[in-house]
Amino acid sequence: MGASKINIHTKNHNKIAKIAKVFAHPARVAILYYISKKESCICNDIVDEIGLSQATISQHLQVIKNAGLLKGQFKGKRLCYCIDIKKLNEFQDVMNRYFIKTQVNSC
Amino acid sequence: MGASKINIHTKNHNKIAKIAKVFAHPARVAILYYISKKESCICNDIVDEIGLSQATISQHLQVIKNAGLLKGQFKGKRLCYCIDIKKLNEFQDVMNRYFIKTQVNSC
DNA sequence: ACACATTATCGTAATATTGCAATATTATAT
DNA sequence: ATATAATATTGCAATATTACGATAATGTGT
Repeated sequence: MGASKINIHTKNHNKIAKIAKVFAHPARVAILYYISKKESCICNDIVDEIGLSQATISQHLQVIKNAGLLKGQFKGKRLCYCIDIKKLNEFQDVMNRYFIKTQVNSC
Repeated sequence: MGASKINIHTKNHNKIAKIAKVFAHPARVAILYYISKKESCICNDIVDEIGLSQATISQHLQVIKNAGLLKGQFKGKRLCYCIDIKKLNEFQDVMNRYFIKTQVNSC
């Protein structure tokens, strides 16, 4: 065994876990933060900033992108990523609803 | 190599990743939800409820406990876990602060 | 102290994630 | 069309996570 048994859990719980996974690595946390700080963002800049190889950064960007958190456009020669605020807010809502629900019967 | 390079990131970003990791597995999401629903919680009940082995549930509980989210007491013969609301709220705040910060320059 | 029930830990196997070098792809500008 | 720069993908190695059976440890009640 060893693989996650995602099929035994509810849709909502799997969704929460999926969202949390995006933020479960400091590199991705840092990348998202960096993108949010720059008006137009370029991958090579991130490589310099974060201190991981271009390949690794690109991989992390894919994870973030697959979660639907990024919109990308080419601006001149370079790729400009920006954070999809709608998706980010949705993520925040999902997490907060879970946090609030989980507060019942706490101590 | 393959191991996470946590040393190259900021303290705050590592903290966020650590918190998110707790919720990054559906079993842990489900366990926390279950504990919050029951007034007094017993591990064996969780095993029946979630559908994973006792050893696996115990492992997940350790992860949640190590994050500081659980308080445990013995009630009669059985261990009663409850969610530490203070810690949970702290986690929620950390995540929300990050969400809010990350909304700058989004699109 | 002893039996019983519950929870934790150990050992092991399978899968997933992380990271990088090398290579391929893509887009822009000339 | 070609050269150039930026980004994505591939292949591989190392580490981490997930899961479970077996066993150990812990606490309760008699």
